[in-house]
Amino acid sequence: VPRVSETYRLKQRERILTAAARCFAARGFHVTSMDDVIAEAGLSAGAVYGYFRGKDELIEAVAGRAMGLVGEVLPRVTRAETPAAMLEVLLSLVAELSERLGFDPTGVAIQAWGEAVRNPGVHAHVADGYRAVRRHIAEAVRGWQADGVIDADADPDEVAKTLFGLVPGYIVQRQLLGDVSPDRYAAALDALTRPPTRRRRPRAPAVRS
Amino acid sequence: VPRVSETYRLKQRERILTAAARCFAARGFHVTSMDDVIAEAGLSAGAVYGYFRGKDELIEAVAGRAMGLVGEVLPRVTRAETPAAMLEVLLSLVAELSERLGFDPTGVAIQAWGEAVRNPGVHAHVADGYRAVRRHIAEAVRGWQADGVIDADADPDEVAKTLFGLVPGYIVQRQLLGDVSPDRYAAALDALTRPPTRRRRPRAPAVRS
Amino acid sequence: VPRVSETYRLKQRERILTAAARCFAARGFHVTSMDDVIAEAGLSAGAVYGYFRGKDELIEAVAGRAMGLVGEVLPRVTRAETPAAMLEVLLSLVAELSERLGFDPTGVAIQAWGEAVRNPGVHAHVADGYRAVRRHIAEAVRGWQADGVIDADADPDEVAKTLFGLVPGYIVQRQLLGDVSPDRYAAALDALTRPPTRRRRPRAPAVRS
Amino acid sequence: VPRVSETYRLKQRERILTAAARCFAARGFHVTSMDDVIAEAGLSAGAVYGYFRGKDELIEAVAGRAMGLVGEVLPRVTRAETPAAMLEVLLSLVAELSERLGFDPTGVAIQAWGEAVRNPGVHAHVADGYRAVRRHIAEAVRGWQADGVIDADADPDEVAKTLFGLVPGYIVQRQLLGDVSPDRYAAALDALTRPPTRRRRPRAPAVRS
DNA sequence: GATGAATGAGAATTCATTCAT
DNA sequence: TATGAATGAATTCTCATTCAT
Repeated sequence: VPRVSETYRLKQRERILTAAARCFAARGFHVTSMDDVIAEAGLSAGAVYGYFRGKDELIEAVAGRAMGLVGEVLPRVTRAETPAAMLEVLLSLVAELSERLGFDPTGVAIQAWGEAVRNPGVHAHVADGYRAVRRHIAEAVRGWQADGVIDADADPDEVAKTLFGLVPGYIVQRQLLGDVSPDRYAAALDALTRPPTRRRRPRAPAVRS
Repeated sequence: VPRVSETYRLKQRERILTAAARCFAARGFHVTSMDDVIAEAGLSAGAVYGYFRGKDELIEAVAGRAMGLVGEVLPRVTRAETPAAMLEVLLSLVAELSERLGFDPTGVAIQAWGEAVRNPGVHAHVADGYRAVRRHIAEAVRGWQADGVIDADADPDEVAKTLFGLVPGYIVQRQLLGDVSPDRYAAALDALTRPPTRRRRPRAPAVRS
Repeated sequence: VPRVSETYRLKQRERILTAAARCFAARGFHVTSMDDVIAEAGLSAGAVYGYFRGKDELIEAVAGRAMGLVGEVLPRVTRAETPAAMLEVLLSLVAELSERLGFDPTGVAIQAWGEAVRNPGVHAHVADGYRAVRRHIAEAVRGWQADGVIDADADPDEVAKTLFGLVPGYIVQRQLLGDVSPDRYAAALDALTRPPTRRRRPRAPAVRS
Repeated sequence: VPRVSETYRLKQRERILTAAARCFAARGFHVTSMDDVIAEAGLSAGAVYGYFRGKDELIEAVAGRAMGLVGEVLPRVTRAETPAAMLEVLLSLVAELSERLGFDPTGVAIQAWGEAVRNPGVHAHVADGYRAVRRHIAEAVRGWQADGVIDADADPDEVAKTLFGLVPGYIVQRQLLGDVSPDRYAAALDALTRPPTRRRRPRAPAVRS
């Protein structure tokens, strides 16, 4: 007969997960000590171990949580007119998530990539999540091909890989260089995919000068 | 008075660096123990500490080495006709490096991203290296704008960020999903940037204009 | 003002004690956790602590219980014709107890010996219990000396120590080798104490005299 | 190329083993902390772990060492005229060992019995050791049967079990009651096995009174 | 009385680093 | 220079015990 409601346990679990995610995003999985997580969660060691078997389980849960968000967000990313528009929606949603969650999922993601190389549990979460996103993008690509926006001869799966590839690139630049924004990043993709407007004046020194 | 030749010291240093890079790429900086590196190098603890002050210095040196390679390779990446061609050259050169070095620099890179978040030394290496690449790409973008291949109104630095962003995306997919290749990845970019051919419903070339 | 009957409390206490004894016999006092006992008793932590101050008290109570049984059994061990007969009765009664109790008192005893070395409470239970048994045996020895079954010159207390010493030896062999039985063990003592029959070379009855 | 001689490593190992045995005999395997052993050995944690994988390995090694001594001592226990003489030699040799070793093997033994119940490694050491001793005693029993000292109809293996059983009984009484000595314990066995001398005066009230 | 989540001190173990040889 | 035994601080995890419900 549980004296504490199931929702209470879930809230506590969430509290620990969020605390861990914040620590992991800031310092990485292995530099973060359990004491760091425990302090961030404002609990005792024993309490944390009452919800997670150990650090490994916590790492996997945090990675799974960050990846699981992709699945939540994905349905809202459909029906964009162009690849650039879709990219902007995707990147904006991630930024929006960050506030709702209390931690930066891109900070977790960048750590999870390194961890996935050697941790099968984390690898599964990341690989499954990213494959789902790529499938979703491939579907959109097929739509664009039908619309004549993209060359119908191209392999939609390969195009999806390349388009998807822009996302980790955005995350890396955001985390390490800090000089990217969803709209400018997407606008540049738009510029790349759009045929140039002023074809007559070749070698014009650019707009600014 | 050095007892052994300077070239011997350099060779030993290189040996340790390569051993460390292999370990770091396989298991990450913090899961790899100094004993792992020592065993991989086939030396003793004392010997390794005769060449590097400690693990931190080793991490920074390995990150610096992996990033320094970018600088070596960059001069050979100019003069490409299209963004897609440049991308393929860039990705192929990285693959080529791997064999020459004895370790996979993309494996080091994916770990370095996570480490750069909290390690200023590693951050400096990565940030400097990537800024250099982006500058290089921006230069090419300006060339393509002058050639009329890319819209002259676009900000070349932003376009460079987006183009560069494809590289981490390639690395992530290569390391975690293993289903990408430089030529197909570049071909997909080509398909995206090229105006669609032979389609019945040839739609307006783009949304704007 | 007790809310529940005293008999209920005693029954609960017994339940916990038996659960603890089972755990202690199987895993030892210190490898057994309170959670093990709690689970075996089918109660909650708080409930167990409502009956015992803590683990130490539980250990002492279990040791005391196992030793107290000796006292219960002892009166039934008198009046045997020979040492061997008495030994068989003693060992058989212990085996009988096991079923009545729900746990193996010899399993507890073997753990209690090790614990008694450093735990004064347990030491007192074991020492008192064993001294009582030895006194009882010494009494029987005096009877056998009076009957002429045992040399009257022997110190009955010393003979009692040696006879009693067979009991731990039986327990050790039963627990660790499993190839002893009360009747065969006692029969062998009988063979040792009985003068050899029908042998051609009947040798002097003993070295001395 | 080991810089330290193999004998040095063996001496260090012995040092740790003896320190551990002393701690284990005094407090038991599980109440003794690794810090206790480390302090007793006068080394650092890391040093101890350089010789033993962990506490379990140390426990097993100590148990194995204490049991292995039996094998060393056994050859010197043969050729006794009577069971009592053999018992005295056996118990005296154990006492002698204690000084040579720097720890009390009976103190380790009493702990090992409890541990053997749940630790297969320890169980193997104890079971093998004790079976060897019993085989040795059984051999002597066969000799005594041939000499006509013991009834030839008795099963020598069973007699060996009973005779061997006196040893744990001696250890328990020595450790917990402290009022036994090898010669008196053996003399009492002699009194039991010897036919009483003064048969004429049955029911004499005993020697003292 | 009963429950079980929370506490936190303590235990085992690891690992970067040093230093005598 | 090279070796590898030793160091000891830091880390992960457990578990006896408490207490609000």
